[in-house]
Amino acid sequence: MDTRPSLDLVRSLTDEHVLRALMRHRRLTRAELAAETGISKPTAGESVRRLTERGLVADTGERTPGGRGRGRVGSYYSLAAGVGTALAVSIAPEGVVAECLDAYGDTVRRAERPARPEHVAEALREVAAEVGGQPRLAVVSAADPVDRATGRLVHLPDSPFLVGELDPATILGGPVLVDNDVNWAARAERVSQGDDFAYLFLGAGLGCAIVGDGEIRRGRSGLAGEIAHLLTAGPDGRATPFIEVFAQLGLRRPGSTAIDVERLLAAAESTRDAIGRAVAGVVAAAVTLADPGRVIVGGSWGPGLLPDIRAAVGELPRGAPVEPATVTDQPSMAGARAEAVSRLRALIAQTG
Amino acid sequence: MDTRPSLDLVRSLTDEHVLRALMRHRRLTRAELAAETGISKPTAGESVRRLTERGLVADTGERTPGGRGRGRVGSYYSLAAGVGTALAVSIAPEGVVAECLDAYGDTVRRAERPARPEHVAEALREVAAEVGGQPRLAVVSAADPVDRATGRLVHLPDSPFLVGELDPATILGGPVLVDNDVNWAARAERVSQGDDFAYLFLGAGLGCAIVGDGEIRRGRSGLAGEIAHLLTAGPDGRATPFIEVFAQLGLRRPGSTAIDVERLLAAAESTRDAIGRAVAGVVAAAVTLADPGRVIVGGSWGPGLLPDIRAAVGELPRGAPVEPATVTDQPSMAGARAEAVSRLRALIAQTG
DNA sequence: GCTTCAAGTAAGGAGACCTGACTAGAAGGA
DNA sequence: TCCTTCTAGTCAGGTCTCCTTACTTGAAGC
Repeated sequence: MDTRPSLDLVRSLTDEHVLRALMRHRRLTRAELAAETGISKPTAGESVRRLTERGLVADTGERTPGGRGRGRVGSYYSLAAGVGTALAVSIAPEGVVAECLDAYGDTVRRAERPARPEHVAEALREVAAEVGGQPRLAVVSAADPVDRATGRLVHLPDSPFLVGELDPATILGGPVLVDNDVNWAARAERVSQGDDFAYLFLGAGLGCAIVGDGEIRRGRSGLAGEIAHLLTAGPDGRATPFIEVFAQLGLRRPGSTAIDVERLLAAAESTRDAIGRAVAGVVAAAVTLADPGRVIVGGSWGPGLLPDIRAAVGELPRGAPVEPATVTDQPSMAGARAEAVSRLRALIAQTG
Repeated sequence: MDTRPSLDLVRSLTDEHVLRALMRHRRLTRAELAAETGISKPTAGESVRRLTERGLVADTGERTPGGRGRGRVGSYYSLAAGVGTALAVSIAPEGVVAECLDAYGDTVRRAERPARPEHVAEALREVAAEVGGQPRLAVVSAADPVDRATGRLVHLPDSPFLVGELDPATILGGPVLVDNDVNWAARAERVSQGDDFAYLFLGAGLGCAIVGDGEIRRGRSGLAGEIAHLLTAGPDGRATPFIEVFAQLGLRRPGSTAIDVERLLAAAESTRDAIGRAVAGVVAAAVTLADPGRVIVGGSWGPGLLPDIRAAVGELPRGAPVEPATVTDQPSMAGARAEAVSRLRALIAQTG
């Protein structure tokens, strides 16, 4: 605890309240700020003066319309243009996407580029340059396991190898937070504070995110949820690594560890049964180890096999409600975006 | 965020700093307090005056010994007797133990009572009365699964049933935090901030605690780590619930789900192999889902089978260092004690 | 009995907040 | 046209916190 109490502390807290109110409401008069934050009118005015001087807040030039009442017109203030932006980036098999976001959460600019795995680094550089504007921080979603300490993409046995060793932090510069796409997708699903759930991503790759006490739990190296080798029930009843189940069912793409989603979705009833039981084994592991309130199933084939999964989970001694994911449109980008905005806001509020 | 900035805030922060310094050092003069907290001498003196008036701090009557220098003698202050105590309670098959702790972490009084499962409620009442002294809060360790929301002991299928439905909160009164013994044992093992590890408890019962980002992760209902039904490799290679492995090996006590530890420790090499592989399956699940930096093995037979467990974990595609528990003397009581003291300190520092 | 030196205390000042009264300035109505 | 009404914003006065600096207190050493 380095919070030596002082008057500086309360002043910076006041300024933070004002900034956060402006982030929520985009523009406010001094009087509205006072009402919104609970601070007195003179203090709110003084804070606006300080923040304007520091270049964080600016008079928009707009005035309160006469329609509101008949009193004196007020001046609207909002965050200054100079408070900066954040970058949200997605690195996926489909390509690389970069979005430049402001503190209100709006996408200011966007760049996209299809990219083969071997050209991802180059594409990343290009989209970052195209979006430009010197963002203050970046949040990156990658469809690969990510080392938590370094932010580098790593290769695990039997995970579909997308990009190779890649270090987004050195490419983008500045503070960069990298995590895998499943964790970001889970963040997009999060509804309330203190939520506990497991997010099962079942697509060409297999992943899982654990949300405990409202936060994504990444583990020591950031590899929590890399469930390819989790032991579960195989088609023959033997203890089998999860990813092996699909090999035994003949559902992996030739020459790759990726799952053949089309064939899987068209599979026979008995195959779907086997998959349901294998997934239920994974759910059992998540329930016993993490005790999620519910299990959310996403990915390209997971929601499609929901009935089979639910049936098998129903057989477990302890289960959890299984639900389909609600965010289906680029869920990992949605999560990365949310995190980027929240971190940008914190940066502005705390350091200017 | 309800922290409306005000001068009250900084004053209470100052007082909190002074109280925390007294908790660390037991007794300090005003001048030492100022040096320790970084607060100026006059402010430290003023805070002591306020806290003395509120009955939280008292002049011990001791004076600085002449040996220190030749200046004026100082008066030592310490926490007043009235700041209160906390209760740490352990409910285990061996009996019920209650300890009364002060804010320095010292055990002020202690009471113990062997108790058959059906008399635990009564024994709990008795030890609490014997220790007495109206504690401000209680922390309870129970050798049973605990419902996180209510603090009640619950019964899960196949867990060795110790006490039955019991609600320590109503028996003890006041704020009561209940959790199972494995989680408390894990807390006792925690070394540094932000640690990530899994604590495998392998004794008459089976349990696991997950520590992520330095905190024990209890999950939605508090049942995270109840691993009896986790699917792992059985002796015959089939996917088998963990607890069932011991049944198949003939190592459960007749008429109970508890494991016969003596027979297990005397078992043949092939049996130890099979147990090692089953535990490795549990480790694999913990590694894939929680990614602990290390796995700590405790309980009455876990450390004894460490070589077998390590051998089997070594075969996994992804493992983690497996270490024996370092706290072996009543680890769960040690954890409960630590939590009780930390909560008591927070209570004193924040509300008086 | 004088000096030394650390503990503790005034005194004075800066800065942050608040309340309540005041000014500024536009719209509405007689 | 002029007065009233009403709201935005500011000013004045007061409280409260902390800090720095200088002073007093009181025991130990010489």
